[in-house]
Amino acid sequence: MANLSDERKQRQHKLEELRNKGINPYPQRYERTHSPAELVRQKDKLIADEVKIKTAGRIVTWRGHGKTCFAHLAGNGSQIQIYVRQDQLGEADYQQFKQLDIADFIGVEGTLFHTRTNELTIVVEKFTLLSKSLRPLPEKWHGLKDVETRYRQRYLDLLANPDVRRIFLLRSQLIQAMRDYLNRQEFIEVETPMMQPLPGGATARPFITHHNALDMDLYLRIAPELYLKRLLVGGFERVYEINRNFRNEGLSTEHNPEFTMLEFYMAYADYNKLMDFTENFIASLAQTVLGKQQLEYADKTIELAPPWKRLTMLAAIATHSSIKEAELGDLQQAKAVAQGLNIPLDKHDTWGKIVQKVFEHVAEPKLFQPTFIIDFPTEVSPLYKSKPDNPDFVERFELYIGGKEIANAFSELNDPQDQRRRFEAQVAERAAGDEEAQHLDEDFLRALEHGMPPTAGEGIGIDRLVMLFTNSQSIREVILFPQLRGEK
RNA sequence: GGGCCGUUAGCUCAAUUGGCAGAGCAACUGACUCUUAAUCAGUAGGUUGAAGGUUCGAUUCCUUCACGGCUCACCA
Repeated sequence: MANLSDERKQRQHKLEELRNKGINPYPQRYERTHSPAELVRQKDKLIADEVKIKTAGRIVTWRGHGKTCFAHLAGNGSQIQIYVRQDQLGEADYQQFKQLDIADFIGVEGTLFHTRTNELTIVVEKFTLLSKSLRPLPEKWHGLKDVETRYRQRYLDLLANPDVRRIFLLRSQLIQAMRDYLNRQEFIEVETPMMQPLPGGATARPFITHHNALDMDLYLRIAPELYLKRLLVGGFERVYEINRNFRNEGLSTEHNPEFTMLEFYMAYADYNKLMDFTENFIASLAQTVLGKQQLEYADKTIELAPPWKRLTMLAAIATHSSIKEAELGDLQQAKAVAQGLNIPLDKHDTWGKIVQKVFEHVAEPKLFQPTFIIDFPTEVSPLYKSKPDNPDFVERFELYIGGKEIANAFSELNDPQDQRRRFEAQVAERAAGDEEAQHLDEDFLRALEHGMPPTAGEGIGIDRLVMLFTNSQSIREVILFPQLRGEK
């Protein structure tokens, strides 16, 4: 990547010449009177009053005509044309100006006018080099398309592709809208450990690191869940955290090893209340960020206006396949169904796990319109409350939009004795060979024994939500620096 | 990890059946005082991802490797 192109040598030579002339190619600061965007917004008054303005930006286009030159300065997503004339600058300064390159940053002073073709333009009276660039920008017309370069050198992608810039602006606005919405509902934002002595709150393989001074292994968190619940014990009734989780799993168009999750907890609520909350929340986010409650995704329209469909997991299987609920009555039956669908099973798969696999195989990809899948097998949900009328299922929903799992929520288990039994079952599964079974967290049990109010909790995958909101088909398009294999 | 596809100038892309590796933009030199994909004339730019192999001759065919994309498995 770091090959010395001729152009780079030429620019380095120019840099030496500037230094030899006593010109600092990287000065400290430049006082602008206006950004390029402000010039556009305030142009009428600035032209009428013939205001002397100072602005700055990166040179992105260049059209020389002998003793005059047009160029565009870009900054923060806006551009302004500049018009440089030898009779304005004087011959020496004009010759100096002609030594500039596309990609250099300059500051300019002058006044605004409209060209013959009615483009807002600065007549430059003075210019100042603010930062010399040693490498060329991607080509102006075709832009930067190479996916690998786009991800590895995202700064070039952001400069060359306006749509990419828009995705990350929208991502920022979406997260801001989330905070605004939750704060209005009297949630408080908290931060809990990213490095945990036990990786809890989800089933996934963790990253392991080591603290030297404490001489102890720590895990990058796979979820903040168990810490947020401790805060419910501590008296906060509504908390949320927006932050990274880390899972040591495979990569795909929907999975990055580090990903951003909104996780929030609401005391005195159950999962039914959270479904109402969630459909209003996400529809409101769309209204705020996109100005409408419909998403265009993968050439289809997703309707976000509530209410959304609610289906039990078994009903979803029955709806999207020819498998009847009765055919999944026990472990043997479920195994037979899964084998009939060529779904690979592990030896230690429980009935609940198999039902979940069948669901993911036959129903999940078809859940394009927003759908809450409710009532998960207790065996795959060790941290959540059982249904009062059927202990085989827990009060849990997963939200599917556009065929993707977007959210996961529960009525949280707050019975410390039940929680201890569930942890012990997980420990037994781990002993039986399931690496992803959860650890017994004695400190968390102690907290529960102090008493946690009835609480509902939910996690929303922000990257996937941004994918939906920006019609992106890969999670790498919504993460600024997605994980890639090391460059050689 | 498996399968399929890709990697050619700074960028975007060509290259016939295996027969001299090209174009546009960017760059360099020159001309040009309202251009905007400026224009005109000229110049330079390549270990065709890497290493092997087949062949008189390989961007092209074969093998291995690297990186990327899609997909399957695992997961959210």
